[in-house]
This record gives sequence, C-alpha cells and structure tokens, in this order.
Amino acid sequence: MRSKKRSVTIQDVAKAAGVSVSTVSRVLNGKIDVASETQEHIQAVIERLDYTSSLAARSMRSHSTNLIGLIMPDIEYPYAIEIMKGVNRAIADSEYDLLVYTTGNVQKLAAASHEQRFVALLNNSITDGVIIVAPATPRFVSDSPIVSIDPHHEYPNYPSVHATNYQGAMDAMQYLMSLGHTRIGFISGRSELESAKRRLMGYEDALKEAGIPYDPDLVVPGDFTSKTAAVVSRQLLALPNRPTAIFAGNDQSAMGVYEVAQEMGLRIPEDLSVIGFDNIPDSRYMNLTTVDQFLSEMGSIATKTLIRIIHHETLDNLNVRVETKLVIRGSCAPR
Amino acid sequence: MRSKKRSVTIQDVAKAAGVSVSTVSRVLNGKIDVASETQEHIQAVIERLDYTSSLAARSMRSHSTNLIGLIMPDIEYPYAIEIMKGVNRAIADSEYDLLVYTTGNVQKLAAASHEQRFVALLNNSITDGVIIVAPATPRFVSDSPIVSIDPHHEYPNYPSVHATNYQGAMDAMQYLMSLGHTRIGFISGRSELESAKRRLMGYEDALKEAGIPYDPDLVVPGDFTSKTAAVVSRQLLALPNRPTAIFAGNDQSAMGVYEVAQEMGLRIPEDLSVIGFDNIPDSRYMNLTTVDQFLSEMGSIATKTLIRIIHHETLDNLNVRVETKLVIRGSCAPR
DNA sequence: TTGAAAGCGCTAACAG
DNA sequence: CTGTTAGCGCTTTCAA
Repeated sequence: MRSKKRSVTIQDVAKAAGVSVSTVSRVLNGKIDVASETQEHIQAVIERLDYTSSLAARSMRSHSTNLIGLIMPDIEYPYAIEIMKGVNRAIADSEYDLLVYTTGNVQKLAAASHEQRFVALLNNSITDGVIIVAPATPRFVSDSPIVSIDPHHEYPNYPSVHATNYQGAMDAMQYLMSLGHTRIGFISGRSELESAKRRLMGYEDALKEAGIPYDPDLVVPGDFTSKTAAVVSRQLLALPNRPTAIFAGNDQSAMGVYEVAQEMGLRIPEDLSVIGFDNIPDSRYMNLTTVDQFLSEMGSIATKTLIRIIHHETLDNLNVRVETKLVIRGSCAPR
Repeated sequence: MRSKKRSVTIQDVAKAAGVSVSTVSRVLNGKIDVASETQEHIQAVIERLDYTSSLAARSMRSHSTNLIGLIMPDIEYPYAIEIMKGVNRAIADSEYDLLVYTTGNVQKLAAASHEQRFVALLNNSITDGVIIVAPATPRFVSDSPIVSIDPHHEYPNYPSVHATNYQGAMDAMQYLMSLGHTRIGFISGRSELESAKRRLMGYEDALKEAGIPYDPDLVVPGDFTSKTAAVVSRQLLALPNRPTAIFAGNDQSAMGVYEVAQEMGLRIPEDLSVIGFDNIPDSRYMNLTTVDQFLSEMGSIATKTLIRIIHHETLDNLNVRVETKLVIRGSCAPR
C-alpha cells in the first residue's frame, strides 16, 4: 500500500525488462509479433513487479474497457436489487465485468440533469456501455450505447426494456372478474410515470371490455407508497357499497391496503381480494396476490441487448424495445 | 448517442468559447481566478454542448475522482446485499459516489490473484479507495487505501472490519447453557476461514469455562452450506444421546438443521433449540434463533474508515481493526 | 521483431 | 486574469 502516485507503470516494466514500452504493450495486449522469448521475459517481469495496467490510461487510448455500467437510482430497494441480480447473471456469462454506479441517494440522482451527468461520467470514459434504471430523462448524449429499464417515457431515444404494464393490469382485472368481482377498486400511481399510466389504462379497458360501467369512486389517487395507499384505501372501504376486490397500483400500495384491512378486521382474501403489482418483497404480506414483474429478467435482457449493441450485432440501436412478461402469483377469493 | 470517439472535449468547449483549454479547466474546477464574465460564458457553452469531462483523463492527471470502489465476490447473496446497503448509506452522507465492482461470478473472483487484479484495476486508476469484502488475499499492492470487511486472515496488511465471531459464539453458547442445555451440537465451517476458526474456538472455550466436557461426537464438519449441514445434522440427531440444542456454524447451516428437524418431526425450539450465525435471510426460517451479524453496520464502518484514511485523518493505516457487535435474536427453549 | 514518437483529454505549473 | 506547455500511462502508427 503506497501513498499516492502510481507505483508501477508500463515504463517501469519496460525499464526492468530492458525493452521499450511498446513491446510491453504488445505483450499486454496479446499481439503475436513478439519473440516468444521476449514475451516470456516480459511476462515474468510483470508478475514480479505486480504490475497492472491503468484502466484510466488504457480506456483513454483504446476506448474499450470490457466494463459495463449499471446506473441505479438507489441500491437499497428490492426492486433495484432484483434488477442487479439479473444484470449480474447476464454479466457472468459474458466477457464483461460490471460496475454499478450509485450516489447512495435517490434525491441526488432523481434530477434529470444528474442522470445525464452519470451516463456521461461512465460512458464517455470507462465503460463500453451502460444500463440505466428508470430514467426520467427521455434523451441522453453519450459516446457508448445505452439501454434503459423501465424508462419513465414511452419513446425515449434509447433502446429500452419495459414490463408489460398494460397487459398485466388487464390480466389482473380479468382474473378478478373471472372470480365474480364487479366492484373493483383501483389505487393509481404517480401519474407522470409511464408504468402508472398504463396500469390505469389496463384497469379501464378491462372494465370496458367486460361491459362493467366505470365508477369514478372506485379509482383513488395513490403515489406508489404504502402510506398514501392506506389513506385512500380506507376511503375506498368506507364506501356505502364497498369494493369486494382492490387492484393496488404497485406492491407498496398493496401493502398499504393490507394494513388497513387488518385494522378493519377484514380477512384477505376471504373478505377482500387484493392484487398488487411488481413484487411483494416482504414476506409478512405473502398472502397477497401480486402481478409479478420479472425484474431480474428485465436486467438480464437489458444486459444481453446492450452487449449485442456493443458488438454491433444490432443495427437499429434506437428502436429495440423489449417487453417482459408479468405473471399473477397467489390467489384471490371468488365472490 | 454517437458511435465511438469522444464527442465533445474540453478542446471543443475552449474553441467554441474562444478561450484556452486551461481557462475552461479552471471553470470546471471552480478556481476563483476567472473573470466572472468569462466564467458565465464558458458555463453557458458547456451546457449548450452537453459537455462532461472525461473521468479517465481527469483521474489520470489529478489522481482524485471522488469515487469509492466496493469489490464484491458476488452481488446476489443477502450477505453481500446487506453490506452494500451499509456502504451505500455511509456514501450518501459523504462527498463520494460509489462504484460497485463485480464479475458476476464467485469463481472468477475467488482466486486470490484476481482479487489483486481488481483492486489494482480500480484503485490504481479510477477510485480514491476501495472496500473489499471477504478477501482471501492477505496483502495487496495498491496506490490508494484499502479497507476490508471480514477478511479471511487475522492480520492482513490492510485495515479491516471484523465481526466479533469469537465473542458471538461464546454468547450463543452461554445463552444455551443458561437455558440448561449441556449437550450442544456444533456444525463447523470451512476451517481455512478466520470466521469459522473463531466460532469453533468460542464453542470450545464456552464449554471449558462452564466445566462441560468436550464431546467430539457433538462437533461435526460443515462447510457453511445448508446441504452439508443437513447431512451432518442428521448424523448428530441420530446419536444415542442426541444433543438438545445445535449451534450451527452459520445461517445456511442453521437452515440445513431446520430442514432435517422438520423431516424428523422435531419442533423448534420445543424439541430442539437451534442457533445460527450471521443473518437468517429467509423468512421461512424466522423462528430460528440467530447470532445476528450487523452486516450493514460493517459496511458503514468500513466506508467511514476508508474515507477517514483518504482524508489522512488516520495516521496508522495498517492497524485499524474494527470489530462489530453480534446480537442474539429469537429464543430457544429451556431444557 | 522492436523502438521512437505522437497523442487520447485533462490539470497544473509557469509566464505573460 | 488568461494562455502556453508539459506530461499522467497507455496504444498505435511508422520506421528501422
């Protein structure tokens, strides 16, 4: 462990081996035009000196690092962790290593201008491409390819992986209706987000398709937090003709409904069917039914797509748009 | 999104603003000696061109990036994730950003030589310091400071954060003995690891202190996996005078014991008390008692220590050795 | 098969 | 206050 300043450089190796830096560089990069004798000698010196080439210097010249970046709003939520797992798995099967970047603070990253800064920070220097999770920014300036997961815009200028929010909501509704439910509450999400918009649309269209009239009282405004969900679901359950099922905007909202149901002594799902969206990360809520978003699969797909783009296997970078399946887990009660 | 080659550089900005690169650099680094007029002008150009300075180039010159690296064997285990959370929290309160590095593959990283490579990769170029989790290597060559968490050696050449394995094992045993248990089984861990060694030592010393003779039949060899633990605990429970309690080497081992107990129709803790070590990540095993290792706290402490070293607030880099508390969670039955 | 030299984008003296 | 210049450590022509 040394203080500052780079300890051993390619210069040192060259000097110690009695050759020029370019020869060392050739050995480093596995070029063939080096006498096998020199080759071995240099290799030995490299090991003796514990030399490792500087990523910064290397990337600066060659513009290729075999590193993929993953930019996360926050590393702590199950949502983020699941995605990371998927990315990680795809990385393991590739020649790339992974660099997860986070500021440890949602606030810092949330600002769109910051997202651009982070993309640039990584992609314009040390990564060959980045995956960005839930970006608020619809367009980025970047030297290397970008793939996004769950962007907050429908048509960003980068390839993206979306969950099939609309279809998932339709499926959830159809499931509830097949059980005989006709009064189904809905807790909406942050309306500026694409996912929230599409879930609401799925709710509405499913009703329409089934010929069930839309009752505005049954749709209450949430914001993807359990706290708000608790407040609005209380309102929902106080209705004279209360819903027999609630389709919560996301997992957190479902948890909010759960708490209120407990409080009111309603059994789930016997007295009230509840379907969440995304994963239900907390086992205390395991009896909740959920439209499960395959987060890790989204991570994998995004990674594979990115690698394909880096390899120039995909010509049309801008229009890749993958959708991942959603599946309903758990069961509600018939009514 | 452009193909290759860095799009907009400090040169471009200088040209567009009609000044020299050094002036731009001064603005970038918030130096005071720039006419506020020029200052604003350059700032405007920077924004207009969407310019971001290259991390690689910057770090190469200034040897400071405000980035801290976290090297993880594998990103998927709850163990790793808990540590990440702690690091993340400490990072959030600091001026640093976090770069988590992983190869997505334990095998790749496990080899000691690779660990050195990763440390060098980050620390000799783009990070101001790294935290390495559970390193197998006792010494690293690195330009910037290193702090390790749970190293596999007792006295590595870098500052480290350890869990108090010995004391934790003592506490667990004393707890069991206070409940009247005298025949206590122990499933050991991978004996090359410091943590495993110290836990076994705690088991032995606790017995000695209590004057309970050591029975070799009660100590069976595990390897920190639930599979092996299941095999050896079956053996333990088949003993003519079977133990009334089992102190499992780690969380995974405890889960193995749990499965076998279920299988044999033994109720936990009424018929068999079981204490694990580390966290029990899976809620299915929530009725297991565990010596809880404050993983996230270890992450935080390591991060804060590292930052202090980077800031030169700690003179003696090599001998920092922090131990974190372990606490017993859950309860066993008296015998 | 090898070396010399140019430069990647940036910062930090040193001059003006 | 601003420009010129010299590298940071590396890869890559181009010559030898």
